[in-house]
Amino acid sequence: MKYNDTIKILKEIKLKATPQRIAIIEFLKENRTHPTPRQIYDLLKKEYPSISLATIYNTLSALKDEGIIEELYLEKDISHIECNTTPHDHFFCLSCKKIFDIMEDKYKDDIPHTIKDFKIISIRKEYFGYCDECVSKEGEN
Amino acid sequence: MKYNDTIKILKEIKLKATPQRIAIIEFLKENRTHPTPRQIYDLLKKEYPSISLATIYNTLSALKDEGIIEELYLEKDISHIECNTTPHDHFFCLSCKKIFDIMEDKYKDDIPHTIKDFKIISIRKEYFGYCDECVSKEGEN
DNA sequence: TAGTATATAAGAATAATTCTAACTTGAGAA
DNA sequence: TTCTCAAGTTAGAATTATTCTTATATACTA
Ligand SMILES: [Mn+2]
Ligand SMILES: [Mn+2]
Ligand SMILES: [Zn+2]
Ligand SMILES: [Zn+2]
Repeated sequence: MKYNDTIKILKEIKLKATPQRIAIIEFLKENRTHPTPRQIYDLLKKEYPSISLATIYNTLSALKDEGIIEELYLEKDISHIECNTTPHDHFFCLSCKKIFDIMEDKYKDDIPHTIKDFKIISIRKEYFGYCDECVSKEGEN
Repeated sequence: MKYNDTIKILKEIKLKATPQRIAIIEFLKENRTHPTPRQIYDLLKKEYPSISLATIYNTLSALKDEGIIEELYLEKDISHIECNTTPHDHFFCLSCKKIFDIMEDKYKDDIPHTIKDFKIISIRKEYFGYCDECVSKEGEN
């Protein structure tokens, strides 16, 4: 039973283990490309033709509430799902819009707990620019 | 003529100096609270009852294209206008949703130009948590 | 001051997300 | 295993931010 751990996750957060939820979680496990809800929907629709966008949103919302996933806002009007809750940075390509994970050792130590009396819960660092592939394409012109 | 420099800005980027555009730029000059397009609209409506949201969006889009302002995406579905193009960080309060500027000296030196062959254009760092005011309110309970 | 390219306003269109309500189902109880 | 029902799903409507369309208005140049 390859879904055992997924079902365990759902049990832990007291959500019924429906085929739709299992499919969403399985998909997120295999897919670390920061997909959008719409992309998840379009892909799962092949397996579950009747799946509803509302179910995608509902499930993602529940997983987010439980801290199992996060949401990234790098572009206007588009949210990307982050399945890797280990602290890390992102590089966003302004040309192809791809999001790359940037792992840095620094997260081992220098996370401050406060700044100016503000209580810090999390930190995000985002690099914007052009990925190597887009840089070479540009060079061809 | 207090609007002289605003008109100069518009001339430089070859946009007609309409009262609406002047009002938007003057508003942004005085208001460094990262307002949303809707907030700008609601406030300018008092002075220009017939102003259109489309004009706000058009003007902001033009100013952004010229690098005069930037746009921040910290919350789902909400864009905030950044009028201060000097590099700096942000603290976003998860409770009151206010955005605070965080100025750090580090921007004087350590901005890398590349990471893993990616060409970096800009960097953003965001702190999420609870501002001092919300922390004290919470303490009252 | 007139001619014209550009800008504005109002509302329609679009797109992401959320809501609603009727139908369905997973999972515990018997 | 079957029954029961709280919880979940779906389709489509509603909402909200943003963009588009187009008729009208206006800033700027000569
Ligand atoms: Mn990531
Ligand atoms: Mn700022
Ligand atoms: Zn790219
Ligand atoms: Zn606060």
